Amino acid sequence: MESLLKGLNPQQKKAVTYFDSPLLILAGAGSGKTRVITYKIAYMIEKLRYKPERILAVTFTNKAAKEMKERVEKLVGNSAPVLVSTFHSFCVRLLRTHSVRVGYQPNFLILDTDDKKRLVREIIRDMNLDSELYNPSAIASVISNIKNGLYSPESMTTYYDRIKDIFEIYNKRLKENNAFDFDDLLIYGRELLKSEELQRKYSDFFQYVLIDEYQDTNRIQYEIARALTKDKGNICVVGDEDQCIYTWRGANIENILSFEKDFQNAKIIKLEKNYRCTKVILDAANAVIENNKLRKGKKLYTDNPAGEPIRLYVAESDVDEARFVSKTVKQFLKKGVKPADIAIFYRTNSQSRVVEDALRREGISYKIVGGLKFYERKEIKDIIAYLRVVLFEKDTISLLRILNVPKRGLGSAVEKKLKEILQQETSNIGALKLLSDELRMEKQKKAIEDLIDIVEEIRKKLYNLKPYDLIKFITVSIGYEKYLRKEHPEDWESRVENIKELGNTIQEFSEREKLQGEDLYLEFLSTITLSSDQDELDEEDEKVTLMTVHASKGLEFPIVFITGLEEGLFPHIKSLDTKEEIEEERRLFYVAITRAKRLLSLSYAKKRRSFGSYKDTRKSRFLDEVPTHLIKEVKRKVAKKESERRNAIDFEVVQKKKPKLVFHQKFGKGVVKRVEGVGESAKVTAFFANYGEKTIVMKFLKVIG
DNA sequence: CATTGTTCTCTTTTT
DNA sequence: GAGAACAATG
Repeated sequence: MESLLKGLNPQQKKAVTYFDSPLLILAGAGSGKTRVITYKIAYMIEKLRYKPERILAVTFTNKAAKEMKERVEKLVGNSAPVLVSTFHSFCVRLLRTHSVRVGYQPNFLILDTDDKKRLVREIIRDMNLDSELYNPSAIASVISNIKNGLYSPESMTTYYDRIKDIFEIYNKRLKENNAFDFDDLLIYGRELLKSEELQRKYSDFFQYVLIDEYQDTNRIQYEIARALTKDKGNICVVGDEDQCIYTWRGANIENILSFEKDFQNAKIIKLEKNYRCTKVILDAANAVIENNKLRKGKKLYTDNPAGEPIRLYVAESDVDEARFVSKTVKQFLKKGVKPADIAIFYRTNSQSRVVEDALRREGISYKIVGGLKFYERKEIKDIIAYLRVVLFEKDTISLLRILNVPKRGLGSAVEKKLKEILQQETSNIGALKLLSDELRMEKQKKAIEDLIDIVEEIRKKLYNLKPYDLIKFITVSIGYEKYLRKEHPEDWESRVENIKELGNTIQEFSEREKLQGEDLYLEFLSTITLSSDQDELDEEDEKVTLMTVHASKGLEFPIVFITGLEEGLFPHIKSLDTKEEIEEERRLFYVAITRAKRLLSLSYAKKRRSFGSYKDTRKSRFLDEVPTHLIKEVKRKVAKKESERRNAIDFEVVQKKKPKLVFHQKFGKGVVKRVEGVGESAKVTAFFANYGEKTIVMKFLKVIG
């Protein structure tokens, strides 16, 4: 342990070994935060002899949780079953044991975004509301915001006069389905901890609580953390207000700004030394974030070398931009860079498509983090809906989903009838039976009876078929492949593959967790609705990574491309209204920049396809915030021969953007003659009107032209 | 009454 | 360029 501490700087060491009072670690980007957290856990186990299972570490994503767990295990050996989880999965655990206290059966169901939207759409339709105004996605997010305490239903009635009714019906429907949505997990989790008995039980149990990405916790999460450590001060939170990018989800920057007030005798330790980025990259990041007003204000520094200048490419179109990225990636790969060392970022998921096409054309293999998640694909959700109908007697959302999928001649009329029945009869199978009694057309009656048979067959086979075979059985018995061939002639094969993959995944999960039958599927379903990354299982590292900027938080890559730096895209059009929103976009850009260790490439396209048509764009205001002397512009090589033009589009660094005018405290305005090196330590020779030619380090100059 | 074909809208970020 | 609402067909 002592030797471990040797590798840390004084602040880091202090952060690891401090246990006297609640601790806030303000950890700048790349300041060795993860290292500090893992060492701190190791320190507790080895030095303070805390029981690993009584240490709770909360992270933001399941992926981060998994990584942290692995890193801790690497330090102290496999014998460290530290409880690492997200707030959401922690609450699921709590609720599995105590849900009855808040009026839910323990085998509850968790709705994902898609289920939620379907349910909302249904309610809006049932209420005969104007679907133009009452758009399900918008309403779904309003519901979320209300639940997170961002505002009350009443305050929304100016826009949506029926929102309160929708909200109430929605909650009622969840309850009837014995289901929680994501927000409910936290709300009811906190509710449980309000009971003094449980609060005491859990706060006694946990010897220490660690919370990562504290800047992105919301009020409810804060209250949960507080309940778990009440009066004991055994808490450490780690965050960086400059990286708060989830306020739209209720993340409350206040949590971090007022930590000292909330926790008595709180200690604050700042980590401001960056070990990740080159000077050039860090200079750019600092310059960008300085434009934000709402911050505590800290400035990162680094001992790393200046490194290469930031590259900028101005593309003719989104396709051209993607081609630039893929060609440049290919050049790097040729030079021996590992694919896993390269990442491509974008603001919105929809941007991935063009990039993917370009990468495929170059034969570069890639993986996408996030995006259309595996478990959100239609074919997967269809098959899972059958499983859910079997497992959750009251899951009417899934029941309605499978009613006519695949098509079995049961349309909207039957659906309506079924909904009526469901008002009385809460069990899925019961409702189906009543429905078949009511129907008069033989064909439909038969269809319902077949469906009932299938569901019951699946139930019987839950235990005696292996998971893979059960999925296969579902697929075959409902004739799903035939349905896919017909509905998706283009890509039915890959969809079939996905279903097989699902079978394999459950199979593996079953073997790993040593579960089977109902327990297995219950556990599996709640795990996948909470897991964001589909590639948890395939650890193929020989791939370039594509992801949104949001998904990149907490990660680092030697080479990073940030694409689509255009007004209305990054910053996003929906975040231009208020100063706060723009600052959040800027933090997002800051996060993106600071992921890069060695080389950063920025780009934007002069026109971009957004629906079917091209739209002209303007470059992002954020680009102007990156000091020009840190940037080198890349242009397309003009091919001389016709054959070259057709096949080999190449890109080269042609023009170096030099500062032309600088300002110095004492000398005033100066005209630049020469620049040597890059970044803060670059030497600039300039001519000053009253002082003549001087050579000055960039650090003391301000670029003004 | 269900299915098929057609027009129209919509896209931020995620547990 | 997808998915849902709407209209025409079987």
